Amino acid sequence: MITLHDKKYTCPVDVTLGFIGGKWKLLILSHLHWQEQSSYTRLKENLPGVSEKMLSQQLKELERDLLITKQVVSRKPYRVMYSLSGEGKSLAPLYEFVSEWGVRYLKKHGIDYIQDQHLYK
Amino acid sequence: MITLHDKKYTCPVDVTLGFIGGKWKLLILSHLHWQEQSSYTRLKENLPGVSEKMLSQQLKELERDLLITKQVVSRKPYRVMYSLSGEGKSLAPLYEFVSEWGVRYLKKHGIDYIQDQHLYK
DNA sequence: ACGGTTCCCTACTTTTTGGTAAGTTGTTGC
DNA sequence: GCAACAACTTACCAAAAAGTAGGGAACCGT
Repeated sequence: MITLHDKKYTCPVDVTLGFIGGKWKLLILSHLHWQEQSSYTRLKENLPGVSEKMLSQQLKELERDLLITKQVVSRKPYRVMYSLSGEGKSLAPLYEFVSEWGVRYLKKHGIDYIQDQHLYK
Repeated sequence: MITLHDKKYTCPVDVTLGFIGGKWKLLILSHLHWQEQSSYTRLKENLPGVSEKMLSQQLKELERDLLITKQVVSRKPYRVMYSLSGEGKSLAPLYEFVSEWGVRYLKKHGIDYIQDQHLYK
């Protein structure tokens, strides 16, 4: 058993899941992977179904865990940009693989995702 | 929006998450990845903290989703073996990557997982 | 015949997660 | 001055996921 930040993990896989688990995190991260950077509103528009509560909550956790970076672009009109940090980018193979696996699965089942979707590359 | 088996997905990443999401699935799958095959009891022993309810529930779903295979090894004394199916094996890079990322994270934070853990290679 | 083991299932409760809806601050544009 | 927009926060509620605790069938060894 591994103890980290007061939580218990059974193995390295479990540790990683602690960072990217949850309904929206991998979605947010891979969005930022394809888009490089994104504002709060853009993120919201590109993650169909996410509520603002969930979005800001998950963004806060991802920032706390150092997977993403939030930069305040301007203060007078308060504008913000989210992007992957170095740590977040180190998960890039995962975003790619998970996405490609999904695409392959859909193809195998005769669904052409390109026609239906509207965000990922 | 992608519809598959009466559920809605926003993108390919979401589709993949539909199969491997949840607290125990990736743990079960990667266990089977390292161990090749495992009995119910062995699985239980090697996933610290899993309840029998969760274990059999998740195994059932993984089998339904064709990621694992259950073979009845003997009937007189009822014995069973779980292993990855072809589909399950196609996720192998993911098990490897997620595990290695966890190991790297732990090392970076000065935790030597080999001493603490008891299952993954 | 009895305890132990394997391989589960089920009802119930708790915890966690997620959703709704509204409010807030500070802008810009008209 | 007022609506609109960006970037949130908060309180409250519902749903989903997970945990607890027990049962149960079939076998095996002694």
